[in-house]
Amino acid sequence: MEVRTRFAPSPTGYLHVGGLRTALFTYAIAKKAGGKFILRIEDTDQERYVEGANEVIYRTLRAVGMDWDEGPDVGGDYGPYIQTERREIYKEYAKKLVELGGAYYCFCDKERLQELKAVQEASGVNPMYDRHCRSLSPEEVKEKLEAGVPYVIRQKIPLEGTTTFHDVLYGDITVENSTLDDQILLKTDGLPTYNFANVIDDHLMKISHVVRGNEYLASAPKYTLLYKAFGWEEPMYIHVEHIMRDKQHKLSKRDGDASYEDLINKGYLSDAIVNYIALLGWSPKGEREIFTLPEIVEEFDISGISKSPAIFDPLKLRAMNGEYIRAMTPEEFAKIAEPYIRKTCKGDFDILKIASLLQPRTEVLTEIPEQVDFFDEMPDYSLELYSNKKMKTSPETAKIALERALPALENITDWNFESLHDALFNLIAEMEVKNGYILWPVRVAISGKQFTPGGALEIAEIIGRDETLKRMKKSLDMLG
RNA sequence: GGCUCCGUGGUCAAGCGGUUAAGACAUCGCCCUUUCACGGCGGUAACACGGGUUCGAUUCCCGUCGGAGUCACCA
Repeated sequence: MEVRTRFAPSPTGYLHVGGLRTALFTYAIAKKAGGKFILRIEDTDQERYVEGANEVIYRTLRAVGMDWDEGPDVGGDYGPYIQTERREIYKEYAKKLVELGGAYYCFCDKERLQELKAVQEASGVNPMYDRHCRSLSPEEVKEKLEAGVPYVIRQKIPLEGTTTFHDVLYGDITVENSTLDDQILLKTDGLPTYNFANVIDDHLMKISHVVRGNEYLASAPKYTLLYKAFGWEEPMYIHVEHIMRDKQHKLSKRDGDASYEDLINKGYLSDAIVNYIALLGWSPKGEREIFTLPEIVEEFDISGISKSPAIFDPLKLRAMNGEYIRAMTPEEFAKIAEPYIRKTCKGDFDILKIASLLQPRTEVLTEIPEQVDFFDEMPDYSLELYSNKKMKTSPETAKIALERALPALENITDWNFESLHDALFNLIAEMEVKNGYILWPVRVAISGKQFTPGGALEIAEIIGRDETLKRMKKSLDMLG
């Protein structure tokens, strides 16, 4: 049988990393087996409709490279792939289910339901529908229907016995039918609830593996009952645990790094994000942990999916992002770094050179602007920067060093790294001092910063002869 | 609270009855070094607890504790 999996997000306006990870596992399972990956939009909740939300989903999935074989915008043999466009299908199957004895019409209004719930909660019972309409005679139903009384269709759960379903990760899970609610399948507005739509769609779309969040584990038995009532074969279930912010809280929108786009805005690379979340709740066979999407697919195995929640660790993502950055060619990196460099560095500098200094020191792109903010103009700085215990330098020794370094640099005619290196290292040899004795003060004198990407030579090369000498003189003035 | 699930270092995690209990991030130390990084080497650090089963439990079973999910005309 062909493997067909589906990612079925509801359009909320952004794609949560948990959802993205579910999509990733779903995609990997299909592609590993040479099957089809289907995108379906679950928009049956009209109140939550968000303008442009579908596009966010398309955009994100395409950005990470998870192309779908069937879906709203690409079509397919089992469409439509947007649930609100399938309303007639659900209605038809809901009626069929009533005929099959697996569901019934319910005319209870929301007021009655609310009261019922209040009473049940007050008496400490689990709130459940009291099956008020379950025993309505066909005549009564017909009468109300003809009178135009609003209705819903509810699932008729067996009163006794147990229901067992199988999850690839969790094995068999059995529950007492008495704990299951006669849930609503078709709402008053004629649209199905998720609980109904997912079953109908997964069956009609011939989905072989259902991958979804753990929040559906508790209602899975009810879906099993639905499949049974229709006489349909169930798909394989794979329920995946949540991604957490900490031990007790799910990663939520509030955290500011819960969605793919948040992460991109924070300076993370798409590939690194995908790689990282793949490893959150899934582990490959070997010890490698850097994988491109196709490599994840190749390595993917359902047995590697974890059954317990995973805490999202921004630090680990950072580290992995840094690894991706370092793995890029200098040209690639310069290209993505340039916009960030340009935020604080407008001058006419060799961007490729600056980028090459940045590349081994950058973990997230957003930390670039702060690193290069001294190229255009030297910041004010404290003379204390000249004091360095390890270098054995102080403002006093810096003055001596700079007084000697200045003429050495002034003598350079062809200003480049080599000539700079020769000039300063000859001086060091001549003075019989440690490298840092000269190099540290020079770096401070021309950068005004405690930490810089690159040392004295690299910076001097980039800012050029005039600017270097100008800054040296200014710093010498400061040192009195 | 009922039901269901989960429980290996700070974090992600390997492990599927016998291991010196991997690896990565973080952390600490050393080396490299003109700062910071990068890179290299090394250290600290874990089987929640209590009963079984077994010659032997991190691994299997039960209980306790801890955590999560769910109990909507949301998905």
